[in-house]
Amino acid sequence: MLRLHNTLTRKIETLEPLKRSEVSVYTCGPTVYDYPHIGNWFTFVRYDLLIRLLKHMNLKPVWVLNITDVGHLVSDADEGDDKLQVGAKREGKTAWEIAKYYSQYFLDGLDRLNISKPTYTPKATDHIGEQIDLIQRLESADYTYIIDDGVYYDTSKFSKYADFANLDVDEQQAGVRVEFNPQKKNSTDFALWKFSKASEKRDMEWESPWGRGFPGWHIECSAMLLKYLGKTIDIHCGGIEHIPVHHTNEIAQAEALTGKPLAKIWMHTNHISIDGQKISKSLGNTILLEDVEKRGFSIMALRMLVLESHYRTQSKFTWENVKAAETRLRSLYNLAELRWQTVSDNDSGPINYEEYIHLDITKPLLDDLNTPKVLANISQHESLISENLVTHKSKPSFLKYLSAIDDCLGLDLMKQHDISLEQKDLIIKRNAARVDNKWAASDRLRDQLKEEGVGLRDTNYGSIWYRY
RNA sequence: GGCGUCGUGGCGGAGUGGUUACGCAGAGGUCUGCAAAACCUUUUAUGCCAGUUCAAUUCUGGUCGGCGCCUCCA
Repeated sequence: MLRLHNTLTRKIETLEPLKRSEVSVYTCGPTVYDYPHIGNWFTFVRYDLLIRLLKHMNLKPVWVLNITDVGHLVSDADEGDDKLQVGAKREGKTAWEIAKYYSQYFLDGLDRLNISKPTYTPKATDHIGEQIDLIQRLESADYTYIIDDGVYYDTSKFSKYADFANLDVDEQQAGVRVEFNPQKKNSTDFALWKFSKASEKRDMEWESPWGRGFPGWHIECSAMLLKYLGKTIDIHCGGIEHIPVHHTNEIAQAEALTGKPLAKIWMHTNHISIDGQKISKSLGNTILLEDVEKRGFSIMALRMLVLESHYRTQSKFTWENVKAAETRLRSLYNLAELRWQTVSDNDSGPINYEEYIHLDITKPLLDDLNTPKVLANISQHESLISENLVTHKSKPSFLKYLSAIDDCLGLDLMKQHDISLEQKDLIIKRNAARVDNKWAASDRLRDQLKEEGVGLRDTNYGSIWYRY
């Protein structure tokens, strides 16, 4: 069974799904006001690894990945330009246009990285009614108060507020760097509904029982989670930075109303760093998918790079290691291409692929998603498998092995096609030339294949081709 | 100030109380008509100081240092 680190208990725990064959998963999605950088993508690939593993275990994940398309405040200070508005201003468009464009870009990006399709990708703006309803229920239960700029959640009314993140609320207050609205009762209180200023007309604003305005950031996740997955879910995922604020607030909102645990397991992914610093726009070190391609690397190499570190460690991004990942990926593609070159379609080799699938892939993944270990295991057996394929007959089992890797890691090893009949013919002609010691003709044919992206290595068992 | 996390060889990055992680890069070599991203070998790795132990990179304490969060952030 799957064991995962649970932030709730700070321990590795066994997943025990609430339903027999279904696992509910909520992952905090992007705010769609700009292009996601590779750090953002790392996180979504990691969510995908969890989803893929659940499927591999024959469980049915019900996965909600929300799209935050409501602008939220750039800062908690009163000056409330929101991120969507900032994006809109920058590009001379409306907040709605910005949200639409970057939502689509994000969804396309999921495909480019071969990330599984979530069961639901609800947008915050499509659930304003549900959010208002939740706030009303919190209001009825006496968890809210109203000040000049909005409706706030009174965190002092939720006794377990500090538990999840082990917060020392008083000490936190001492170190804060921003100006709070002085009307707030507690420093940790947060907005459920923000009022539009009477003087301004926002691109995104709605009528509510408390007046014209827009929802706070945290309430959207609670509203969509409750709507699509219910009061208690199996796994709630998010970036590590959400522990003290966003997820703490989600728990406060939902559990205050339901009286039940919001999630059984909280899984948090760590960040990647560049040159020892986090990735952020203000530091000017963001890298986009397009930048990866501009440097001549494939998007799948980036996916490989994600797999090379554990989701809970703060890993380091370097171009040198994107190259290393690309090389490693290529080597696996070459291995996969041997499926077109096996001696026979029968199964009689000495390798127990079922065992490899279990020990090399499934087992380390079930142990808190240890992808580096999986890659190490695969690499360790690569030479043996490679040699076995050209000397023995084990194609059906080998195909199962490749499928297992693709299912769990999403590297698309099975995507490449066989080489063409013409190319195969060139290989036959070259070998005929070699038999006749016609080395010039032989090399000419090899060069021709090379131009078409096909390399050759001559072995005792014949010429093996591989793609560049 | 509070909370958290990490410190492994040129780079990245796992596991482990006593035996090779793994990948990339570098070096040497083998096979080959020549080649090959093929094969083999290889380079003072576990921040520092104590403690526990027959034995610690792995446990405990301390210390130094990095990073993250506490403000929107994956």
